[in-house]
Amino acid sequence: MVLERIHLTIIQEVAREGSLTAAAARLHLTQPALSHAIRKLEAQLGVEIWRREGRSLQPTQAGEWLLAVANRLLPQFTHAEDRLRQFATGERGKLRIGMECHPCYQWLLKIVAPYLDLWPEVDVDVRQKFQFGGIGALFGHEIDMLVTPDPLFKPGLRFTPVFDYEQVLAVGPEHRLREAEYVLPGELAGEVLITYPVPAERLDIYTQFLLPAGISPRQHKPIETTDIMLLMVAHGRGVAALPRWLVEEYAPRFRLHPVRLGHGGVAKQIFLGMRETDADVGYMRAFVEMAAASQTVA
Amino acid sequence: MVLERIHLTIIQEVAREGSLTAAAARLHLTQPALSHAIRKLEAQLGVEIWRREGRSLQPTQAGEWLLAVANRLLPQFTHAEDRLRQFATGERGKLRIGMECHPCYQWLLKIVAPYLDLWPEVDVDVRQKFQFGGIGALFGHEIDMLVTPDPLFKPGLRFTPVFDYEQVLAVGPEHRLREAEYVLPGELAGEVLITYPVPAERLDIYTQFLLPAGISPRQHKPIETTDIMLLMVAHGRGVAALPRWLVEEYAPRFRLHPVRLGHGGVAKQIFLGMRETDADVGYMRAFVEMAAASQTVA
DNA sequence: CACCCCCATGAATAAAATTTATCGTATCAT
DNA sequence: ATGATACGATAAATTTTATTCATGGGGGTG
Repeated sequence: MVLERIHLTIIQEVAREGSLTAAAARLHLTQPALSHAIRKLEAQLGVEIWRREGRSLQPTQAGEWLLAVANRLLPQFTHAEDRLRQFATGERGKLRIGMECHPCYQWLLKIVAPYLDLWPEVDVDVRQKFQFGGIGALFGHEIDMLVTPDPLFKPGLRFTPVFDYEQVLAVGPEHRLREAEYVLPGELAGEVLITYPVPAERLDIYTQFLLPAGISPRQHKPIETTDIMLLMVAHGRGVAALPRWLVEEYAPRFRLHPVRLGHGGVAKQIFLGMRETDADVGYMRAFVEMAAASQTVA
Repeated sequence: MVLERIHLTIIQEVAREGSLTAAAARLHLTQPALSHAIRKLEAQLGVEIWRREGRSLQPTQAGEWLLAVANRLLPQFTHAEDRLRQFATGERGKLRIGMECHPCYQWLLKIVAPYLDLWPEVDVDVRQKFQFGGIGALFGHEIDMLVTPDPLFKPGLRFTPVFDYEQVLAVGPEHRLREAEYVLPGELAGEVLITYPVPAERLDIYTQFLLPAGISPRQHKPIETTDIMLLMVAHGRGVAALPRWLVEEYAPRFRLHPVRLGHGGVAKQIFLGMRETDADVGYMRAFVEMAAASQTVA
């Protein structure tokens, strides 16, 4: 029992602030308090955590590694405390939702809005970046629910399909394909393809459309935000693969045209994933049920 | 900062021992020490952790949940301490290997034996049961390396194929199929199938052979250990799907016969999985390299 | 070179955890 | 019933631990 929560806190805060003194201030402690605490830890483990170089602290390899541990474990402590206080006050909590599906954000907002009204005691937090991917974030208790098009049916996780949609090609008002019934892979060989900045193997337009046909677009432009992406498409700077409902929603404003991908189109499903141990948490069930119900309404 | 490591330790130990007094003894503390610690925590969070029923403690919902947190976080603390001490002594460590592949155990032993000689400062631990599956155990830092036939190419994980083999049907010396060149799914409809006790979707004989043909065996017997399984097969109590190399290794002792599954046979690969953050740990690299090299030798 | 900033150290002090001692109560055998 | 026993709660005493205060050393910097 040598390594304690306080040590992790100190290490994290020093990494954040850059100095013991600054970290001490943020933790409402004095500088010697931290100095003593860490030196005791170093003595007990026989490891240096920082190398004292001049007046600044350079983390050693062990220090770097311990920082990673701190970043992983500390949020779990604070979340555990929150969750325990929730037990005191009945059904109240925080639902941490992770997103692995850029355009789903619009859809998610439509679910979250009425959910917040129905569950006034539940806070919702949405996160998008995960060091170990969405699945890793679920297993690592970084998030409680995952919105993803790639479910993983593994022990310990539960995925529920909540939304079917068709992935289409969005083209601008001057585009030669704007009235086409469908588009074939070869017809994209000369196009500029705009996508979200994720690896190609996570993009359906590649995995389900271009790659099987052995086609590459003329150019590939990654864009972060949906609005800018659609703006680019509307102004003839390229084409993008997006959900049909999203293209149709933006069509009046941006003058976009959806074109089916291939003869049969590309069908997609969005899943909500959660840990099985959370299966009986009331406000989490409710979210999945609301999301699933939105399907029939929409 | 109300929830501390000691609280988790107490909760875990009380759940293990069933009483405060017994837990106190194991922790080299007195009973009032634990009593005070937990009551303070309860006061600070406003939650009851145990309901005092007579002379025994019944965990509340919050208590149950906190126990799960303890079981998840405490091993990470002890492992972090171990790992930090390793930094002090150079290349020394503990390699926690998880197995999702029953018959691989024999193969693993052949890798571990020379590895222990080459890396005398590294301890190896092998585990087989995981609440959230092998992938979850990797993400949750329960294990450092996973032996599995089902890799998952997700950000944060790295899988390396280390072993190709053919899955065959093992039959006994009196079996009608013992000299057959191959067996078709329909021919197993009247057989007793012996497998390891895992869900059918994790058994290749189902997913790659029986299910596609819509066939079910006459009976399905789960058996834990390879030796007993082979004994059952050798004595005509059923058939089992196993790696060819394993069947051939046991053949002289048990008088077993391998039969190819289908015309083309069922090809399998074993992968070693690890977290990308561990990619540059010397003794872990070395293990993967040794495992991959064993392929060419065997 | 003087000043500032930052960390280390040791002693003093404040805070905390732990023990000791004791009580109340449920359980069980007789 | 009832006494023995096991268990947890509690309060006060004590020990241990954490934190602060006061101070010193050293490396940058104007």
